Amino acid sequence: MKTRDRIIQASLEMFNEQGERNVTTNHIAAALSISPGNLYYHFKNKQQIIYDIYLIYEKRVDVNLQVPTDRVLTINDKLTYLQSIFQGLWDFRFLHRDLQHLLQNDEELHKRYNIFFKRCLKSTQDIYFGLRESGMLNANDADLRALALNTWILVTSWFGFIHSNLLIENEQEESRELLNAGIYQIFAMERPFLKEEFRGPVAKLVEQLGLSLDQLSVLPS
Amino acid sequence: MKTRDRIIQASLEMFNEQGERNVTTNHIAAALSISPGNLYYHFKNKQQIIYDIYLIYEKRVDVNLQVPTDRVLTINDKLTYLQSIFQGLWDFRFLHRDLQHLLQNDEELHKRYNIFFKRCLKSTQDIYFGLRESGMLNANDADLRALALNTWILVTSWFGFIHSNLLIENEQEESRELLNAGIYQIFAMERPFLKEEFRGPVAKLVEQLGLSLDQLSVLPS
DNA sequence: TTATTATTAGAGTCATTACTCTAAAGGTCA
DNA sequence: TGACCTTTAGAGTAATGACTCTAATAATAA
Repeated sequence: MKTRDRIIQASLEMFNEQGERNVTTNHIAAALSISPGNLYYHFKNKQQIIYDIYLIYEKRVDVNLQVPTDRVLTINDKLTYLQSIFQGLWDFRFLHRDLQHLLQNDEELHKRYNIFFKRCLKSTQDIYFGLRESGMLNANDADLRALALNTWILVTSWFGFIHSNLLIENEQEESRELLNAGIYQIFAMERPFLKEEFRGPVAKLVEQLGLSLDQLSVLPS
Repeated sequence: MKTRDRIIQASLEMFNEQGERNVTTNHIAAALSISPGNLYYHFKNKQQIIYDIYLIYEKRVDVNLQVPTDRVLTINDKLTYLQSIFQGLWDFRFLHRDLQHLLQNDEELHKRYNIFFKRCLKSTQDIYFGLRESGMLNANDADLRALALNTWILVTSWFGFIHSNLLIENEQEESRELLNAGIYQIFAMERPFLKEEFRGPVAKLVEQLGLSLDQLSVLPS
């Protein structure tokens, strides 16, 4: 693999595990056993590394959120959306963790992220409108717009919440369960809008995920 | 005012406005026109300042979230809860903004925050259970537990979301509107669980707040 | 008044960190 | 082979930031 790509990969891993604030360019170089000079030959500065990682993330989310125009949406689509989005959030979790600071220090990134956010919110709304057209949801426009925004905030805050409130020894092992718990919470928010005849099937789907947050021992019951 | 209190007050203001990461102990001392030595006479280190600020925040939230045992809950109670909680979040907004990093660097704080979180989640659940007992909500236990958790995440992430996604020139002026928009989003999440006869009054209450996020021009419509 | 304690100033230290600079090594193509 | 471009090493720098130390000054008590 090219040195440039190795730097991006190592940075992403280290940022995710330790937080961007705690990872210096010297650390990254040391982890790869290359010199700082070498790192700065490939990247103008630390911001540039973050920006490049962000671009990969953005691309991935854009792909994941595409709304099919040739067919009608199903429950399974919704699940697929959530799974791929949560997986992306996990793989790039440092981004939302430190988002405010990253945006504050990089105007270019901030502008780009704002456009991205609007695009995502639009897609999320379109998905909900699509599900309503498929006859699954019972809700007016204002309901769905508020729902889309709440979904966005919940999803992007999920791993931050997890990290702050649940003490986790081995992040990697638990990630699948925590990810599913997040999906469960989103489904719980949508449930009251589901038409009666779809509640059974959706409940079954959620059950197959195997875990609700209720089963995590840290929460009051 | 005592120097110690002035340090806390100035720190809180600066942390909120610039982010904890961007405010050094030297900055704080300079802002107060005192020497760094003086600051360190009153506080062992920067963590200590943060910890002390956190204690004030925690106390305030605990008071705000108290559930009355001598009477039944009303819609107005819910509004009052949300208003006081959001106001607290605004006044201490740096805390949730940088929470992950703060907890990572202070085990004592992390432990204390975890206990606090559980207490808050319990209170939030109790409030929802109380509203159901008052005959306003139509939901089962699992619904309300999920709702309580989603409420907590939304509320604590609200200003972070605002800060990342809405470009704001003058924070102070806009805070009231943004705060109300947050309340609107929470009500939107609860609405489907409201019994028919309460939807009118609640809608009226929400209307009196004057603003939904729909009216903020940054969002797609 | 005098002894003692609390508070403050401010120069200074030590570690960290983003980033630079120069020179060397490696690869490629005529 | 040799000229040239790309990649790399690694020492070094300048700024920053959390924190320390000493001595001076106020406040208080005896």
